[in-house]
Amino acid sequence: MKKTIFAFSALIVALLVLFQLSKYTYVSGDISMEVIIAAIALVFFFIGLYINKKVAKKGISVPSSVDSKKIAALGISKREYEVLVHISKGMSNQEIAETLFVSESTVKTHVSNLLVKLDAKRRTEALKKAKELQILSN
Amino acid sequence: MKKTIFAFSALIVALLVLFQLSKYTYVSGDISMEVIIAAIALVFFFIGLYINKKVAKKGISVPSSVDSKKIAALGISKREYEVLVHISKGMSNQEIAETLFVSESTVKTHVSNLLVKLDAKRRTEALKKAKELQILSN
DNA sequence: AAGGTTTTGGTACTTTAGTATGAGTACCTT
DNA sequence: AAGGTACTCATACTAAAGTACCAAAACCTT
Repeated sequence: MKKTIFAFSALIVALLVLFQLSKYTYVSGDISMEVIIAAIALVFFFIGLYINKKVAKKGISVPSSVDSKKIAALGISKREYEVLVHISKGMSNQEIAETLFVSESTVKTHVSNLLVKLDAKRRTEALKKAKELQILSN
Repeated sequence: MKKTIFAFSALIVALLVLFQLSKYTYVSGDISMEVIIAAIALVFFFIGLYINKKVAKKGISVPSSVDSKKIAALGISKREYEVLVHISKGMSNQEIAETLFVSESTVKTHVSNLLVKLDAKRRTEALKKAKELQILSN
């Protein structure tokens, strides 16, 4: 929850600054009202983006052809599924780590969990099983 | 060609033995003619099997959905393709070696050649590329 | 029979993958 | 606020995978 608090605090501060700025502008008549409105619009735009991101984060985004219920049934998390998708693209743990902006250790942990959940001994076997379960599009 | 020569030699010997046996039977009247005929039929049946196997061996047996011309175009040999198919089943080199009755070294050699021919760094990448090239079904 | 390709396999390494364990932070639910 | 889950990351291994090079036998074609 810390991040959320910080983000909203920052936004509120930004808004206050903008309102103060707006007040000052009214006095000096230096900055046009349109700029203020545009700035406020921008802030709210980013608030919208942020909220949207928060909400979108809850679900696992998967192609329509795959069965997202099965993913949940297997206890595969959103991040683990992402790793699985990248494995199916033929990427190494190191490459996956770079594209997901995490360490290779983290990827290895996800892979290890995936292997258990898919009852596989190797990533290639995990791919085969995932496709059989229609968790990955062919 | 050695194997072929040995196999045919063995078959000819078997035939000669059968004919001799047939001669003996005629004298003794011990074994019925039907048995002789059945035996000869059996021998020719196996000759047929052998020839068929030889002929079938020439081509690469692949599912109808895959493009066998592309396999040839990539210079992938019959044995290499077999290994590729087993990789797509999620098998390890050791497991592939056991099912193909060869050593793990041999499998590694085939895999290494496959990676070069498919321009891949890993077996998972080889799978992805093979599917893109419609060399593997899915 | 000669020559090219395929298949086989070994040795000796280097590089990835995967396991086991522990642990801190973030997030969500109750 | 507490508890559970997800995500992150590290260390220290063990186990596969993959590379490089070489070499012999088998096979096919000419």
